[in-house]
Amino acid sequence: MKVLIVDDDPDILEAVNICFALRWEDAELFEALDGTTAIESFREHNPDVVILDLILPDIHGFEVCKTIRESSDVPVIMITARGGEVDKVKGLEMGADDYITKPFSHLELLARIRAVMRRYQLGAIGGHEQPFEKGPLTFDFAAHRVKYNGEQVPLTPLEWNLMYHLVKNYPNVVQHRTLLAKVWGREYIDEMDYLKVHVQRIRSKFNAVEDNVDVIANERGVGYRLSVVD
Amino acid sequence: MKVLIVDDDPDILEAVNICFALRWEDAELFEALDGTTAIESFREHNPDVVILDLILPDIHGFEVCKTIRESSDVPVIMITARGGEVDKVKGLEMGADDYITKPFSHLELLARIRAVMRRYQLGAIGGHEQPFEKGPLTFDFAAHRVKYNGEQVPLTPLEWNLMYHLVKNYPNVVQHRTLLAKVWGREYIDEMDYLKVHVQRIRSKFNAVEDNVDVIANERGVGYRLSVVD
DNA sequence: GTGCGCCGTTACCGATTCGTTACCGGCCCA
DNA sequence: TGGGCCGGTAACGAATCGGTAACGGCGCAC
Repeated sequence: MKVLIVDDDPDILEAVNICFALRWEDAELFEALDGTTAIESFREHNPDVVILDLILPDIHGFEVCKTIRESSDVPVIMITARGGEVDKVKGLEMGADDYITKPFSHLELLARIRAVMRRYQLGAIGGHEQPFEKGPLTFDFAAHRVKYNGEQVPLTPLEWNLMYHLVKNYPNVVQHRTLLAKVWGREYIDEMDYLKVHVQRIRSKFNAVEDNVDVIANERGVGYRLSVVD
Repeated sequence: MKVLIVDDDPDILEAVNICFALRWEDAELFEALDGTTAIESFREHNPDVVILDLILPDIHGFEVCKTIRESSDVPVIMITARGGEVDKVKGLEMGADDYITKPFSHLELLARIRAVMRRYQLGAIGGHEQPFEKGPLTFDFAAHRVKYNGEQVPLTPLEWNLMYHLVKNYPNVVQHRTLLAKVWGREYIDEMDYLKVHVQRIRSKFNAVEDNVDVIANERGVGYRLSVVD
Protein backbone atom coordinates (compact mmCIF):
# COMPACT_ATOMS: atom_id res chain seq x y z
CA MET A 1 0.00 0.00 0.00
CA LYS A 2 1.70 3.15 -1.23
CA VAL A 3 0.25 6.51 -0.25
CA LEU A 4 1.15 9.91 -1.61
CA ILE A 5 0.21 12.74 0.72
CA VAL A 6 0.48 16.25 -0.64
CA ASP A 7 0.24 18.91 2.03
CA ASP A 8 2.45 21.36 3.86
CA ASP A 9 0.68 21.16 7.19
CA PRO A 10 2.62 18.93 9.59
CA ASP A 11 -0.53 18.12 11.54
CA ILE A 12 -2.24 16.75 8.47
CA LEU A 13 0.87 14.81 7.52
CA GLU A 14 0.97 13.19 10.91
CA ALA A 15 -2.75 12.43 10.91
CA VAL A 16 -2.56 10.71 7.55
CA ASN A 17 0.55 8.89 8.60
CA ILE A 18 -1.12 7.54 11.68
CA CYS A 19 -4.24 6.47 9.86
CA PHE A 20 -2.38 4.47 7.32
CA ALA A 21 0.23 3.09 9.65
CA LEU A 22 -2.49 1.74 11.86
CA ARG A 23 -4.59 0.29 9.16
CA TRP A 24 -2.06 -1.17 6.79
CA GLU A 25 1.05 -2.31 8.51
CA ASP A 26 2.97 -2.27 5.28
CA ALA A 27 1.87 1.23 4.29
CA GLU A 28 4.54 3.35 2.65
CA LEU A 29 4.00 7.06 2.88
CA PHE A 30 5.46 9.49 0.39
CA GLU A 31 5.15 13.10 1.39
CA ALA A 32 5.19 16.08 -0.89
CA LEU A 33 5.04 19.65 0.34
CA ASP A 34 4.11 21.29 -2.93
CA GLY A 35 2.50 20.51 -6.26
CA THR A 36 5.64 20.15 -8.33
CA THR A 37 7.31 17.59 -6.11
CA ALA A 38 3.94 15.91 -5.75
CA ILE A 39 3.78 15.22 -9.47
CA GLU A 40 7.38 14.06 -9.53
CA SER A 41 6.80 11.81 -6.58
CA PHE A 42 3.66 10.45 -8.17
CA ARG A 43 5.51 9.45 -11.33
CA GLU A 44 8.32 7.93 -9.38
CA HIS A 45 6.38 5.88 -6.86
CA ASN A 46 3.07 5.16 -8.53
CA PRO A 47 1.04 5.21 -5.31
CA ASP A 48 -2.20 3.35 -4.67
CA VAL A 49 -3.96 6.40 -3.31
CA VAL A 50 -3.34 10.16 -3.22
CA ILE A 51 -4.35 12.56 -0.45
CA LEU A 52 -4.19 16.03 -1.88
CA ASP A 53 -4.53 19.44 -0.26
CA LEU A 54 -6.00 21.99 -2.65
CA ILE A 55 -4.03 24.88 -1.22
CA LEU A 56 -0.39 24.38 -2.07
CA PRO A 57 2.51 26.83 -2.07
CA ASP A 58 3.10 26.70 -5.82
CA ILE A 59 0.32 25.43 -8.06
CA HIS A 60 -3.30 24.73 -7.18
CA GLY A 61 -4.30 21.25 -6.14
CA PHE A 62 -6.70 21.06 -9.06
CA GLU A 63 -3.76 21.25 -11.44
CA VAL A 64 -2.03 18.43 -9.63
CA CYS A 65 -5.15 16.32 -9.82
CA LYS A 66 -5.60 17.06 -13.49
CA THR A 67 -2.03 16.08 -14.25
CA ILE A 68 -2.36 12.88 -12.32
CA ARG A 69 -5.61 12.05 -14.11
CA GLU A 70 -3.88 12.32 -17.47
CA SER A 71 -2.05 9.14 -16.76
CA SER A 72 -3.84 7.36 -13.95
CA ASP A 73 -7.18 6.69 -12.34
CA VAL A 74 -5.72 6.23 -8.90
CA PRO A 75 -8.15 7.26 -6.14
CA VAL A 76 -7.64 10.87 -5.09
CA ILE A 77 -8.98 12.34 -1.87
CA MET A 78 -8.96 16.12 -1.70
CA ILE A 79 -8.47 18.15 1.43
CA THR A 80 -10.00 21.57 1.37
CA ALA A 81 -10.55 24.41 3.77
CA ARG A 82 -13.44 25.75 1.77
CA GLY A 83 -16.61 23.74 1.66
CA GLY A 84 -18.37 25.61 -1.14
CA GLU A 85 -20.42 23.75 -3.68
CA VAL A 86 -18.52 25.25 -6.58
CA ASP A 87 -15.34 23.71 -5.36
CA LYS A 88 -16.91 20.30 -4.99
CA VAL A 89 -18.30 20.32 -8.49
CA LYS A 90 -15.02 21.50 -9.90
CA GLY A 91 -13.19 18.92 -7.85
CA LEU A 92 -15.36 16.12 -9.12
CA GLU A 93 -14.81 17.31 -12.66
CA MET A 94 -11.13 17.16 -12.01
CA GLY A 95 -11.51 13.57 -10.98
CA ALA A 96 -11.45 13.66 -7.22
CA ASP A 97 -13.00 10.69 -5.50
CA ASP A 98 -13.84 12.26 -2.21
CA TYR A 99 -13.52 15.36 -0.12
CA ILE A 100 -12.46 16.16 3.37
CA THR A 101 -13.06 19.63 4.69
CA LYS A 102 -10.68 21.02 7.26
CA PRO A 103 -10.71 20.72 10.13
CA PHE A 104 -11.44 17.01 10.36
CA SER A 105 -10.95 14.26 12.91
CA HIS A 106 -8.79 11.23 12.44
CA LEU A 107 -11.87 9.11 12.43
CA GLU A 108 -13.42 11.08 9.63
CA LEU A 109 -10.25 10.87 7.62
CA LEU A 110 -10.16 7.16 8.11
CA ALA A 111 -13.79 6.77 7.16
CA ARG A 112 -13.22 8.60 3.89
CA ILE A 113 -10.08 6.70 3.12
CA ARG A 114 -11.78 3.45 3.81
CA ALA A 115 -14.77 4.35 1.70
CA VAL A 116 -12.57 5.25 -1.23
CA MET A 117 -10.41 2.20 -0.80
CA ARG A 118 -13.45 0.02 -0.66
CA ARG A 119 -14.82 1.59 -3.79
CA TYR A 120 -11.58 0.84 -5.52
CA GLN A 121 -11.29 -2.49 -3.85
CA LEU A 122 -7.85 -1.71 -2.66
CA GLY A 123 -6.21 -2.76 0.52
CA ALA A 124 -9.08 -4.91 1.51
CA ILE A 125 -8.99 -6.50 -1.87
CA GLY A 126 -5.35 -6.71 -2.67
CA GLY A 127 -5.79 -5.92 -6.33
CA HIS A 128 -4.15 -8.65 -8.30
CA GLU A 129 -4.72 -11.80 -6.39
CA GLN A 130 -4.87 -15.30 -7.70
CA PRO A 131 -8.39 -16.69 -7.93
CA PHE A 132 -9.50 -18.77 -5.00
CA GLU A 133 -10.31 -22.30 -6.07
CA LYS A 134 -11.59 -24.99 -3.80
CA GLY A 135 -13.69 -27.91 -4.83
CA PRO A 136 -16.49 -26.72 -7.09
CA LEU A 137 -16.03 -23.08 -6.11
CA THR A 138 -13.99 -20.56 -8.04
CA PHE A 139 -13.73 -17.05 -6.73
CA ASP A 140 -11.93 -14.77 -9.12
CA PHE A 141 -10.95 -11.53 -7.40
CA ALA A 142 -9.58 -9.80 -10.43
CA ALA A 143 -12.35 -10.70 -12.87
CA HIS A 144 -14.92 -10.23 -10.16
CA ARG A 145 -16.50 -13.53 -10.98
CA VAL A 146 -17.80 -16.43 -8.96
CA LYS A 147 -18.33 -19.87 -10.39
CA TYR A 148 -19.76 -23.06 -8.99
CA ASN A 149 -19.13 -26.22 -10.97
CA GLY A 150 -17.98 -24.01 -13.79
CA GLU A 151 -21.24 -22.16 -13.89
CA GLN A 152 -21.31 -18.49 -13.12
CA VAL A 153 -23.12 -17.31 -10.01
CA PRO A 154 -24.37 -13.74 -10.42
CA LEU A 155 -23.76 -11.85 -7.22
CA THR A 156 -24.70 -8.28 -6.42
CA PRO A 157 -21.93 -5.95 -5.21
CA LEU A 158 -22.92 -6.39 -1.61
CA GLU A 159 -23.18 -10.12 -1.89
CA TRP A 160 -19.79 -10.23 -3.54
CA ASN A 161 -18.30 -8.23 -0.76
CA LEU A 162 -19.75 -10.54 1.83
CA MET A 163 -18.50 -13.62 0.05
CA TYR A 164 -15.15 -11.98 -0.32
CA HIS A 165 -14.57 -11.81 3.39
CA LEU A 166 -15.63 -15.39 3.85
CA VAL A 167 -13.33 -16.54 1.09
CA LYS A 168 -10.46 -14.50 2.48
CA ASN A 169 -10.79 -16.15 5.84
CA TYR A 170 -11.40 -19.68 4.63
CA PRO A 171 -11.55 -22.08 6.39
CA ASN A 172 -12.07 -19.93 9.44
CA VAL A 173 -15.24 -18.62 10.93
CA VAL A 174 -15.81 -14.91 10.54
CA GLN A 175 -17.71 -13.37 13.40
CA HIS A 176 -21.02 -11.70 12.75
CA ARG A 177 -19.83 -8.34 13.95
CA THR A 178 -16.65 -8.57 11.94
CA LEU A 179 -18.59 -9.21 8.77
CA LEU A 180 -20.98 -6.40 9.51
CA ALA A 181 -18.14 -4.01 10.26
CA LYS A 182 -16.28 -4.89 7.10
CA VAL A 183 -19.19 -4.98 4.73
CA TRP A 184 -21.50 -2.31 6.09
CA GLY A 185 -19.26 -0.33 8.43
CA ARG A 186 -18.45 -0.42 12.09
CA GLU A 187 -21.66 1.30 13.13
CA TYR A 188 -23.67 -1.65 11.84
CA ILE A 189 -22.21 -4.34 14.03
CA ASP A 190 -25.55 -5.04 15.64
CA GLU A 191 -27.60 -5.34 12.46
CA MET A 192 -27.74 -9.08 12.42
CA ASP A 193 -30.76 -8.97 10.15
CA TYR A 194 -28.73 -7.58 7.28
CA LEU A 195 -26.44 -10.53 7.54
CA LYS A 196 -28.98 -13.27 7.68
CA VAL A 197 -30.97 -11.88 4.78
CA HIS A 198 -27.99 -11.47 2.51
CA VAL A 199 -26.44 -14.75 3.48
CA GLN A 200 -29.71 -16.35 2.57
CA ARG A 201 -29.71 -14.57 -0.78
CA ILE A 202 -26.24 -15.79 -1.57
CA ARG A 203 -27.17 -19.31 -0.62
CA SER A 204 -30.24 -19.27 -2.81
CA LYS A 205 -28.20 -18.11 -5.78
CA PHE A 206 -25.84 -21.02 -5.36
CA ASN A 207 -28.77 -23.33 -5.01
CA ALA A 208 -30.14 -22.05 -8.28
CA VAL A 209 -26.97 -23.32 -9.92
CA GLU A 210 -26.87 -26.61 -8.11
CA ASP A 211 -29.37 -28.09 -5.74
CA ASN A 212 -28.62 -28.66 -2.10
CA VAL A 213 -25.32 -26.96 -1.75
CA ASP A 214 -24.40 -24.94 1.28
CA VAL A 215 -21.47 -22.70 0.55
CA ILE A 216 -21.99 -20.67 3.68
CA ALA A 217 -22.09 -22.56 6.93
CA ASN A 218 -23.42 -21.07 10.10
CA GLU A 219 -21.63 -21.34 13.41
CA ARG A 220 -24.41 -20.64 15.81
CA GLY A 221 -23.79 -17.68 18.04
CA VAL A 222 -20.46 -16.96 16.40
CA GLY A 223 -20.52 -16.26 12.71
CA TYR A 224 -20.34 -17.73 9.25
CA ARG A 225 -17.78 -19.79 7.43
CA LEU A 226 -17.18 -20.60 3.80
CA SER A 227 -18.00 -24.24 3.41
CA VAL A 228 -16.70 -26.19 0.45
CA VAL A 229 -15.65 -29.78 0.19
CA ASP A 230 -12.85 -30.83 -2.07
CA MET B 1 -12.70 -6.87 20.03
CA LYS B 2 -13.89 -5.19 23.21
CA VAL B 3 -11.71 -2.59 24.86
CA LEU B 4 -12.09 -1.04 28.27
CA ILE B 5 -10.30 2.27 28.59
CA VAL B 6 -10.04 3.77 32.04
CA ASP B 7 -8.91 7.37 32.03
CA ASP B 8 -10.34 10.80 32.65
CA ASP B 9 -8.22 12.62 30.08
CA PRO B 10 -10.28 13.24 26.92
CA ASP B 11 -7.13 13.33 24.79
CA ILE B 12 -6.14 9.87 25.90
CA LEU B 13 -9.66 8.59 25.38
CA GLU B 14 -9.68 9.89 21.86
CA ALA B 15 -6.23 8.55 21.10
CA VAL B 16 -7.16 5.07 22.25
CA ASN B 17 -10.43 5.28 20.43
CA ILE B 18 -8.71 6.16 17.21
CA CYS B 19 -6.09 3.49 17.51
CA PHE B 20 -8.60 0.74 18.01
CA ALA B 21 -11.18 2.02 15.60
CA LEU B 22 -8.59 2.13 12.89
CA ARG B 23 -7.07 -1.20 13.59
CA TRP B 24 -10.10 -3.30 14.32
CA GLU B 25 -13.15 -2.25 12.47
CA ASP B 26 -15.42 -4.01 14.85
CA ALA B 27 -13.78 -2.67 17.98
CA GLU B 28 -16.13 -1.74 20.77
CA LEU B 29 -14.84 0.81 23.23
CA PHE B 30 -16.11 1.08 26.76
CA GLU B 31 -14.97 4.13 28.60
CA ALA B 32 -14.72 4.57 32.34
CA LEU B 33 -13.66 7.78 33.98
CA ASP B 34 -12.88 6.38 37.40
CA GLY B 35 -11.92 3.15 39.08
CA THR B 36 -15.31 2.22 40.42
CA THR B 37 -17.14 2.45 37.14
CA ALA B 38 -14.16 0.75 35.53
CA ILE B 39 -14.64 -2.34 37.63
CA GLU B 40 -18.36 -2.31 37.04
CA SER B 41 -17.88 -1.92 33.33
CA PHE B 42 -15.29 -4.67 33.32
CA ARG B 43 -17.72 -7.11 34.90
CA GLU B 44 -20.48 -6.12 32.60
CA HIS B 45 -18.66 -6.19 29.29
CA ASN B 46 -15.82 -8.61 29.80
CA PRO B 47 -13.38 -6.80 27.48
CA ASP B 48 -10.52 -8.36 25.56
CA VAL B 49 -8.04 -5.77 26.71
CA VAL B 50 -7.89 -3.03 29.33
CA ILE B 51 -6.07 0.27 29.05
CA LEU B 52 -5.72 1.66 32.53
CA ASP B 53 -4.48 4.99 33.78
CA LEU B 54 -2.86 4.71 37.18
CA ILE B 55 -3.99 8.12 38.33
CA LEU B 56 -7.74 8.03 38.77
CA PRO B 57 -10.08 10.36 40.65
CA ASP B 58 -11.22 7.80 43.17
CA ILE B 59 -9.07 4.73 43.73
CA HIS B 60 -5.57 4.01 42.44
CA GLY B 61 -5.16 2.16 39.15
CA PHE B 62 -3.27 -0.60 40.97
CA GLU B 63 -6.39 -1.42 42.92
CA VAL B 64 -8.41 -1.66 39.74
CA CYS B 65 -5.83 -3.95 38.22
CA LYS B 66 -5.76 -6.13 41.30
CA THR B 67 -9.52 -6.47 41.30
CA ILE B 68 -9.56 -7.35 37.64
CA ARG B 69 -6.86 -9.94 38.18
CA GLU B 70 -8.96 -11.70 40.77
CA SER B 71 -11.23 -12.99 38.10
CA SER B 72 -9.46 -12.58 34.79
CA ASP B 73 -6.14 -12.73 33.02
CA VAL B 74 -7.15 -10.21 30.38
CA PRO B 75 -4.21 -8.17 29.08
CA VAL B 76 -3.85 -4.87 30.93
CA ILE B 77 -1.82 -1.94 29.66
CA MET B 78 -1.06 0.74 32.20
CA ILE B 79 -0.71 4.40 31.47
CA THR B 80 1.45 6.31 33.87
CA ALA B 81 2.85 9.80 34.17
CA ARG B 82 5.68 8.64 36.36
CA GLY B 83 8.33 6.44 34.83
CA GLY B 84 10.00 5.34 38.05
CA GLU B 85 11.34 1.83 38.34
CA VAL B 86 9.51 1.21 41.57
CA ASP B 87 6.19 1.76 39.86
CA LYS B 88 7.01 -0.62 37.07
CA VAL B 89 7.93 -3.37 39.46
CA LYS B 90 4.77 -2.79 41.45
CA GLY B 91 2.76 -2.71 38.26
CA LEU B 92 4.13 -6.01 37.09
CA GLU B 93 3.36 -7.51 40.45
CA MET B 94 -0.16 -6.28 40.04
CA GLY B 95 -0.33 -8.10 36.77
CA ALA B 96 0.13 -5.39 34.18
CA ASP B 97 1.29 -6.55 30.79
CA ASP B 98 2.85 -3.37 29.54
CA TYR B 99 3.42 0.26 30.30
CA ILE B 100 3.02 3.50 28.47
CA THR B 101 4.48 6.62 29.97
CA LYS B 102 2.77 9.93 29.30
CA PRO B 103 3.12 11.75 27.07
CA PHE B 104 3.08 9.29 24.21
CA SER B 105 2.34 9.37 20.51
CA HIS B 106 -0.46 7.48 18.83
CA LEU B 107 2.09 5.37 17.09
CA GLU B 108 3.70 4.36 20.34
CA LEU B 109 0.35 3.52 21.81
CA LEU B 110 -0.47 1.40 18.82
CA ALA B 111 2.85 -0.39 18.98
CA ARG B 112 2.30 -1.33 22.62
CA ILE B 113 -1.22 -2.43 22.01
CA ARG B 114 -0.18 -4.50 19.07
CA ALA B 115 2.65 -6.09 21.02
CA VAL B 116 0.35 -7.05 23.84
CA MET B 117 -2.33 -8.29 21.49
CA ARG B 118 0.19 -10.37 19.65
CA ARG B 119 1.46 -11.82 22.85
CA TYR B 120 -2.06 -12.80 23.71
CA GLN B 121 -2.77 -13.78 20.14
CA LEU B 122 -5.89 -11.73 20.11
CA GLY B 123 -7.62 -10.27 17.13
CA ALA B 124 -4.54 -9.75 15.06
CA ILE B 125 -5.82 -8.94 11.61
CA GLY B 126 -5.08 -12.01 9.67
CA GLY B 127 -2.99 -13.67 12.34
CA HIS B 128 -4.66 -16.54 14.13
CA GLU B 129 -3.92 -18.81 16.92
CA GLN B 130 -2.49 -22.20 16.23
CA PRO B 131 -4.85 -25.09 16.80
CA PHE B 132 -4.36 -27.07 19.97
CA GLU B 133 -3.46 -30.64 19.17
CA LYS B 134 -2.90 -33.36 21.70
CA GLY B 135 -3.40 -37.03 21.11
CA PRO B 136 -6.72 -37.60 19.35
CA LEU B 137 -7.99 -34.12 20.17
CA THR B 138 -7.77 -31.13 17.85
CA PHE B 139 -9.11 -27.80 18.98
CA ASP B 140 -9.01 -25.24 16.21
CA PHE B 141 -9.67 -21.77 17.55
CA ALA B 142 -9.81 -19.93 14.26
CA ALA B 143 -11.89 -22.41 12.32
CA HIS B 144 -13.97 -22.96 15.42
CA ARG B 145 -13.78 -26.70 15.08
CA VAL B 146 -13.20 -29.53 17.47
CA LYS B 147 -12.14 -32.94 16.25
CA TYR B 148 -11.60 -36.23 17.97
CA ASN B 149 -9.77 -38.86 16.00
CA GLY B 150 -10.28 -36.70 12.96
CA GLU B 151 -14.02 -36.66 13.39
CA GLN B 152 -15.79 -33.43 14.08
CA VAL B 153 -17.48 -32.92 17.41
CA PRO B 154 -20.33 -30.42 17.15
CA LEU B 155 -20.32 -28.14 20.15
CA THR B 156 -22.77 -25.42 21.05
CA PRO B 157 -21.39 -21.93 21.74
CA LEU B 158 -21.46 -22.44 25.47
CA GLU B 159 -19.88 -25.86 25.27
CA TRP B 160 -17.20 -24.45 23.05
CA ASN B 161 -16.52 -21.73 25.54
CA LEU B 162 -16.22 -24.18 28.36
CA MET B 163 -13.88 -26.44 26.42
CA TYR B 164 -11.90 -23.42 25.43
CA HIS B 165 -10.94 -22.62 28.98
CA LEU B 166 -10.02 -26.20 29.70
CA VAL B 167 -7.87 -26.38 26.60
CA LYS B 168 -6.23 -23.07 27.41
CA ASN B 169 -5.25 -24.32 30.83
CA TYR B 170 -4.19 -27.81 29.84
CA PRO B 171 -2.91 -29.81 31.62
CA ASN B 172 -3.99 -27.98 34.74
CA VAL B 173 -7.17 -28.28 36.69
CA VAL B 174 -9.50 -25.32 36.38
CA GLN B 175 -11.48 -24.59 39.50
CA HIS B 176 -15.23 -24.74 39.37
CA ARG B 177 -15.67 -21.13 40.30
CA THR B 178 -13.07 -20.04 37.79
CA LEU B 179 -14.87 -21.81 34.99
CA LEU B 180 -18.19 -20.42 36.08
CA ALA B 181 -16.79 -16.92 36.29
CA LYS B 182 -15.23 -17.10 32.84
CA VAL B 183 -18.04 -18.81 31.00
CA TRP B 184 -21.12 -17.45 32.71
CA GLY B 185 -19.79 -14.45 34.58
CA ARG B 186 -18.58 -13.56 37.99
CA GLU B 187 -21.98 -13.65 39.58
CA TYR B 188 -22.49 -17.31 38.70
CA ILE B 189 -19.61 -18.79 40.66
CA ASP B 190 -21.96 -20.81 42.83
CA GLU B 191 -24.04 -22.31 40.07
CA MET B 192 -22.39 -25.68 40.09
CA ASP B 193 -25.39 -27.17 38.38
CA TYR B 194 -24.67 -25.29 35.19
CA LEU B 195 -21.22 -26.79 35.11
CA LYS B 196 -22.08 -30.37 35.72
CA VAL B 197 -24.86 -30.35 33.18
CA HIS B 198 -22.77 -28.85 30.44
CA VAL B 199 -19.69 -30.88 31.20
CA GLN B 200 -21.87 -33.91 30.88
CA ARG B 201 -23.19 -32.70 27.55
CA ILE B 202 -19.70 -32.21 26.21
CA ARG B 203 -18.66 -35.64 27.36
CA SER B 204 -21.62 -37.29 25.73
CA LYS B 205 -20.85 -35.60 22.45
CA PHE B 206 -17.33 -36.99 22.50
CA ASN B 207 -18.69 -40.37 23.39
CA ALA B 208 -20.95 -40.23 20.38
CA VAL B 209 -17.82 -40.00 18.26
CA GLU B 210 -15.87 -42.66 20.10
CA ASP B 211 -16.98 -44.91 22.92
CA ASN B 212 -15.54 -44.66 26.37
CA VAL B 213 -13.49 -41.57 26.13
CA ASP B 214 -13.27 -39.05 28.89
CA VAL B 215 -11.91 -35.78 27.64
CA ILE B 216 -12.94 -33.93 30.77
CA ALA B 217 -11.64 -35.32 34.00
CA ASN B 218 -13.13 -34.37 37.30
CA GLU B 219 -11.00 -33.42 40.28
CA ARG B 220 -13.37 -33.97 43.09
CA GLY B 221 -14.01 -30.88 45.12
CA VAL B 222 -11.70 -28.79 42.97
CA GLY B 223 -12.61 -28.52 39.33
CA TYR B 224 -12.24 -30.01 35.88
CA ARG B 225 -9.25 -30.73 33.71
CA LEU B 226 -8.80 -31.54 30.07
CA SER B 227 -7.76 -35.15 29.85
CA VAL B 228 -6.10 -36.49 26.74
CA VAL B 229 -3.47 -39.14 26.38
CA ASP B 230 -0.90 -38.98 23.66
C1' DG C 1 -42.18 7.60 -16.98
C1' DT C 2 -41.67 2.89 -16.65
C1' DG C 3 -39.44 -1.28 -15.44
C1' DC C 4 -36.01 -3.71 -13.14
C1' DG C 5 -32.48 -4.83 -9.86
C1' DC C 6 -30.65 -4.11 -5.41
C1' DC C 7 -31.18 -3.84 -0.72
C1' DG C 8 -33.26 -2.44 3.75
C1' DT C 9 -36.95 -3.89 6.66
C1' DT C 10 -40.27 -6.72 8.83
C1' DA C 11 -42.85 -10.82 10.20
C1' DC C 12 -43.04 -15.51 11.02
C1' DC C 13 -41.44 -20.16 12.03
C1' DG C 14 -38.76 -24.00 13.34
C1' DA C 15 -34.66 -25.88 15.44
C1' DT C 16 -31.26 -25.37 18.78
C1' DT C 17 -29.65 -24.19 22.98
C1' DC C 18 -29.58 -23.81 27.68
C1' DG C 19 -31.53 -23.13 32.30
C1' DT C 20 -33.91 -25.79 35.54
C1' DT C 21 -35.28 -29.58 38.16
C1' DA C 22 -35.37 -34.28 39.73
C1' DC C 23 -33.17 -38.40 40.65
C1' DC C 24 -29.36 -41.46 41.28
C1' DG C 25 -24.91 -43.37 42.53
C1' DG C 26 -20.51 -43.39 44.65
C1' DC C 27 -17.08 -41.71 47.90
C1' DC C 28 -15.62 -40.18 52.39
C1' DC C 29 -15.83 -39.83 57.15
C1' DA C 30 -18.01 -40.45 61.50
C1' DT D 1 -22.51 -48.90 58.06
C1' DG D 2 -25.06 -44.99 57.05
C1' DG D 3 -25.60 -40.20 55.92
C1' DG D 4 -24.22 -36.26 53.52
C1' DC D 5 -21.91 -34.26 49.85
C1' DC D 6 -20.35 -34.19 45.21
C1' DG D 7 -21.02 -35.12 40.68
C1' DG D 8 -23.40 -37.77 36.69
C1' DT D 9 -27.67 -38.42 34.00
C1' DA D 10 -32.06 -37.53 31.94
C1' DA D 11 -35.87 -34.81 30.57
C1' DC D 12 -38.71 -30.59 29.92
C1' DG D 13 -39.90 -26.04 28.40
C1' DA D 14 -38.77 -21.30 27.35
C1' DA D 15 -35.94 -18.20 24.97
C1' DT D 16 -33.01 -17.31 21.37
C1' DC D 17 -31.04 -17.69 16.93
C1' DG D 18 -31.04 -18.14 12.27
C1' DG D 19 -33.70 -19.25 7.84
C1' DT D 20 -37.27 -17.80 4.82
C1' DA D 21 -40.54 -15.09 2.34
C1' DA D 22 -42.48 -10.89 1.10
C1' DC D 23 -42.91 -5.90 0.71
C1' DG D 24 -41.49 -1.45 -0.70
C1' DG D 25 -38.32 2.33 -1.69
C1' DC D 26 -34.62 3.91 -4.29
C1' DG D 27 -31.73 4.54 -8.20
C1' DC D 28 -30.57 3.59 -12.75
C1' DA D 29 -31.27 2.52 -17.62
C1' DC D 30 -34.03 2.65 -21.48
